Amino acid sequence: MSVRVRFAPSPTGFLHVGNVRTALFNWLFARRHAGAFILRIEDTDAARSERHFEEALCRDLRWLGLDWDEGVQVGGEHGPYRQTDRYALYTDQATRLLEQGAAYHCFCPAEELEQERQKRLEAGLQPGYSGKCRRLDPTQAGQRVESGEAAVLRLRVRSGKVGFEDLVFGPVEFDCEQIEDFVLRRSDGSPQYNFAVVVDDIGMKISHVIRGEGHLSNTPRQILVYEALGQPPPHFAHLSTILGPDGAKLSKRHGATSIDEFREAGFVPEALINYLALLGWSPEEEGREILSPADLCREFDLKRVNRSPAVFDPEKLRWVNRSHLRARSAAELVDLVVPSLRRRGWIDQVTSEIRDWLESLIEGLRKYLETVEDLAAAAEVIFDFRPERDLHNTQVQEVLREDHAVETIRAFQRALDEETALTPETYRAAVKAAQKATGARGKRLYHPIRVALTGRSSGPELDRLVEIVEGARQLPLPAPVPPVRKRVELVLELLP
RNA sequence: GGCCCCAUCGUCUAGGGGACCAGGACGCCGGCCUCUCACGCCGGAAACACGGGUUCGAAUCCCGUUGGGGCUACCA
Repeated sequence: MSVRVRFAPSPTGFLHVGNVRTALFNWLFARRHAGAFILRIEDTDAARSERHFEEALCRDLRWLGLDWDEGVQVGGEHGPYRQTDRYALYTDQATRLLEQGAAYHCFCPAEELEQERQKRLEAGLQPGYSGKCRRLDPTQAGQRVESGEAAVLRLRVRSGKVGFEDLVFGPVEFDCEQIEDFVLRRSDGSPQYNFAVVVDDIGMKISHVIRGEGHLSNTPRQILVYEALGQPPPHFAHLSTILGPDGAKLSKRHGATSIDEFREAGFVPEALINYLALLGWSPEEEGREILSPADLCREFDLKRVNRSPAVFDPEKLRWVNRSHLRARSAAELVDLVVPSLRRRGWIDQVTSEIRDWLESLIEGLRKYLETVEDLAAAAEVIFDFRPERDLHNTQVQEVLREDHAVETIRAFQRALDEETALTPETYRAAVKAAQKATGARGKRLYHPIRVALTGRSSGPELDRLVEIVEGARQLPLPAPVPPVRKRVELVLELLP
């Protein structure tokens, strides 16, 4: 039997970490078994569903590299793939169940049922539906519906047990006594979730339903629908919940959880995928943590999925991101960082000279970084030279208070005087001259020079820094990057 | 309330009767490297929720307790 899985989000918000993990495991399972990954939109909740969320969902999934073989935006032979476009299908099946007597009309008003529910709950009784309309004569019920009376369609739930073998949780069994005659179709004609899902999964020939653990208790209901429809249920695999640091289900109040936020914060898709895969799954080879999407597709196995809920750890995500960032070439990193640099107003047009220069800049900065945004922020040392602001920093002040610190900078400046463009050689010669003049060496030599060049007490290696700064001389940047001599001059002006 | 699920370092996890006084990773702490912050390298602290069984032997199997989560909707 061929593997067909689906990811079926509701377009009621942006794609978030929990959903992506579900999408990812479906996708990995499909890729691993050369099956099909289907994207279905569950938009039967008219009040909360919005089309722009659907588009954002698709965009984010694509950005992550989770491509789908059938579904919204790509089509396929088992469509339509949006539930609101499938109402005729639900009606057909509902009619069938009604005719077979597997389902019946219920005329009880929602408010009345709700009151009843509350009363039972307060009395410590089971809150289910009483089954009041269950014994109504079908012909009479039909006439009432015919005459325009509002009615929902309920499934006539059988007695006995419903069991299934969950691919993650193992054997699970429910007693039908616990399941009321639930609604299949609302009085406005729209399908209820448990019904629509089953009709769709049958229609789309889904072989494995892989979804959040929250649906574990819905599964027996759905199996009952399969039975009523005379279809064999698919395999089920439920995935544990992702929690926030406080142990509650991960949500917005825990900070960034939506994919677009992570993208903007400078995370790369392969890192997000990698980290999320490790949340609840582990590769067979112990200790391997950095895995490419291709590795994951090759190795993913539902048997190795953990049952217990996992806490989302942004710190570890950052570490994973750094590892993947390192694997990207400088040229790729340029593409990633350019938007951030633009946003900061540091660059504008990217000519081929600027590209080359950015590559060298990134080489100098890359090992500091966990995210693309960090990379952009680190470039501040180059683009945003403001000694009048930075010299007040305590650590910088400490450097300047050292004996001969200012003298060293002066000597360094004098050694630069006659030069036009600084090369690595002339730079080193200037450093040497400063050393000779004041006798400072090591820390006491390089720290003041660093301050003179950046206004700061920390940053990239000085050799590289000089090369980057001097390399910017002729570039058409929105604001000029002051060359070494200019920097030293400005710093000295501010010193006593 | 009823039903279902879960429980190994702070966090993600390995483990599924003897290989475990529990291994790896993130984070944390210390050291080395070094002009600085990082990176890198080396080292360290840190866990089987609790109580009963079963067994020669339990992190591992069973029962209970506690704690967390889910379902019990004309939400998905």
